[in-house]
Amino acid sequence: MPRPPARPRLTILDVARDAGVSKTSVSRYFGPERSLLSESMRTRIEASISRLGFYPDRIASSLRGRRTGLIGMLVADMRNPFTVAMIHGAEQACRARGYSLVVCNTDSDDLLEQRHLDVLQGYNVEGLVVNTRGHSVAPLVARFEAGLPMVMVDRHLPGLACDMVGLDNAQAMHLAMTHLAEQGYRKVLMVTPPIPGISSREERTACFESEALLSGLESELFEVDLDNEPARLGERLAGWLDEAPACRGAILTGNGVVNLAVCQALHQLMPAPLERTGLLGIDELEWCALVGPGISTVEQPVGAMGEEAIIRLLTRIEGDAEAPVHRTFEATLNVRGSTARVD
Amino acid sequence: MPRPPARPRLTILDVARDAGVSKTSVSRYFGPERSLLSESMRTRIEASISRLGFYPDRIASSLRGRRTGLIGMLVADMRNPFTVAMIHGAEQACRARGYSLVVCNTDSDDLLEQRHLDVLQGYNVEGLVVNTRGHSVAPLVARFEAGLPMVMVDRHLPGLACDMVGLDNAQAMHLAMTHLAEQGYRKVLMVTPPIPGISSREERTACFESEALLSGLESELFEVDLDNEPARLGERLAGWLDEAPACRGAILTGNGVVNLAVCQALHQLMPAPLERTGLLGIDELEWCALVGPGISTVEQPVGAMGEEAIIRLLTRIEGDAEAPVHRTFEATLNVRGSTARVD
DNA sequence: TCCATTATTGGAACCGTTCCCATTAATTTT
DNA sequence: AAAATTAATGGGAACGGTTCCAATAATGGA
Repeated sequence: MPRPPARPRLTILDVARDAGVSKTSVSRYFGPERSLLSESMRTRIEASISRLGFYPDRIASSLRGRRTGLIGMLVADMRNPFTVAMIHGAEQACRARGYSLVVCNTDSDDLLEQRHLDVLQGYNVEGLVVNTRGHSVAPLVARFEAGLPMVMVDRHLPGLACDMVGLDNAQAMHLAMTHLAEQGYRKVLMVTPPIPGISSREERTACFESEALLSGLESELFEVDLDNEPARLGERLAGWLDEAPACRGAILTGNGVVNLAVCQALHQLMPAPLERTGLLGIDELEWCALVGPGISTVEQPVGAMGEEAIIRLLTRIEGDAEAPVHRTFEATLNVRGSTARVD
Repeated sequence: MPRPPARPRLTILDVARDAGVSKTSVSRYFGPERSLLSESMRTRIEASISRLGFYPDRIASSLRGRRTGLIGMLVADMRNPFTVAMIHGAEQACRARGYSLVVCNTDSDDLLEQRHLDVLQGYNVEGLVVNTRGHSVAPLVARFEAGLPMVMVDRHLPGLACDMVGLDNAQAMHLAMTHLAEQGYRKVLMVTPPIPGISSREERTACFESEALLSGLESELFEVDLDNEPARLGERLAGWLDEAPACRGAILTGNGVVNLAVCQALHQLMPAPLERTGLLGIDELEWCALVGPGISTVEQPVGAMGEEAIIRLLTRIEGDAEAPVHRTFEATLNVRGSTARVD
């Protein structure tokens, strides 16, 4: 970053001079000590401020004042609609409370995550919302233990003993599997992104197995890394389309991204794949109702989760030092044609 | 924002003492004067930094140093996939050049836009990417004329004489309309979000009319405000589904958001609406291939546009004072079943 | 009327860095 | 060998605010 722009800045001192008061008084005009100012002083300062068009420099004020009003958010994949909705909820919650949200997208890259973390630290964020791969937790843990308040969303990272906001995965999977059983399906193929290290996926797949047992469903787990071996999904699904009708099979997708990938792969294999297999997606996406007979989904209250993450975080920032809280939200079911009754 | 957290910060002075050098030298260790340091000094400082776990305070450094490394982005609707892709492109471009992007979502609210603008100013962003409704341009113009570099994306705002990055709307509409004509359609209904004040929509609708004339297509424009009168769309489309087959009609949607709304409305009206009307959407969305026979789209190179916006902006920040540049990108056509040949 | 409070106001140090300038050591030039 | 550069380094002001504390004015009680 080369050459500086050299734009002269209007300072609190300019306002003070213009209003004929001390800079302390102008400082008080903003900030919590405002009530100390007399009526006349307040109007004088007010007038100068609007005449000059002054606005305070939050960066300078945070130096001595210690508060930046900045919340950092580290997300693994900004193009995931789930993440976007989460960001949106978090941003609204921040704004309503006078904070600003700085979002950093790691694109699931550990090195990038580290760099972003440094950047956010450098800007003295007051807290951090974390939603990453958790491949390299050590730097996060270090920051957390050094006193930086954090909240994890969707998943918790091993060794990071902070608050967490996520889905009640057991309830969600129960909802999904009982629905499939009720509709007459006999076998379920769960397609999930790579599981290791991501707690929400671990929980979902674990519950998948146990719920299958409870509901008397045959189960099969298919873990696929869409980034590195995109072809495998199509291959597996080609086989599945053959076996599914015979065994009354349904596919359960582990999140919105896989759900899309599965839809695309199925679509590529044959014209109307959902006549041969059931499909139930985790995460509600705006287009799910439009595809084929409509895709049934298990929906997370994402916006509310983003907001709750911020609420938790701000509570910590204000100094609450209770034991870490894990707050889960309930999923709801959207029944559509892709899980029509079979027999 | 109440009580401060009172976490003691490690400063450049601590490092200096630990390494037995002056704080100036430590300061030089980061920053452009690094080459002045001798080899031995560099290693000594390096050692202290990693021993103490020090990282510099960018906020403090921006105070005297004038550079925050922050770029602000003001967007109207963060949940619009077009916007998300744009943000993603911009963020990557920023990161690659050592800047950080702070995104503010206005939810198309003028008051909120004003507040966000104040916030961004307060953080001393070095430049601003603007993609808003343009309902209240005055504050933006004021900031721009006060010397804050800006770049508009997708649309240009009246009175704001800054760079602009957007789609070549004439080319895009030409592509769309000639395709529809070639496929045998006779009448096109263009559905667009509210036009006034948004240049890209004005251009698209104007070109729509002129291209219709050129291609010998009958044209009709339908402007709908989805937020405030969501029912009107369904009503109009119900009528359209009746007339379309007779007049070989196709719908052209003005952007991705309307495209979704149109799909939803059509879907609600009858099982296979795309057998009765053609449909061509502006903006490529990941699900377009999956709905019905596949929805044809006119695609914008969104990521590239976001990146270009940042490149333009940084050029201005470095001091380039040329006349404002308008840079447009070419659209491409994705042909799918929704614009199959009719006769 | 005098002293103790209370309500306002201002002065100056401080926050963590950068940057200007002075200083010292090393190297060249004459 | 003395003078002039050049290369490294450090000291302290400055950046634009906040905050502690002292100072002054106004109020109230005895």
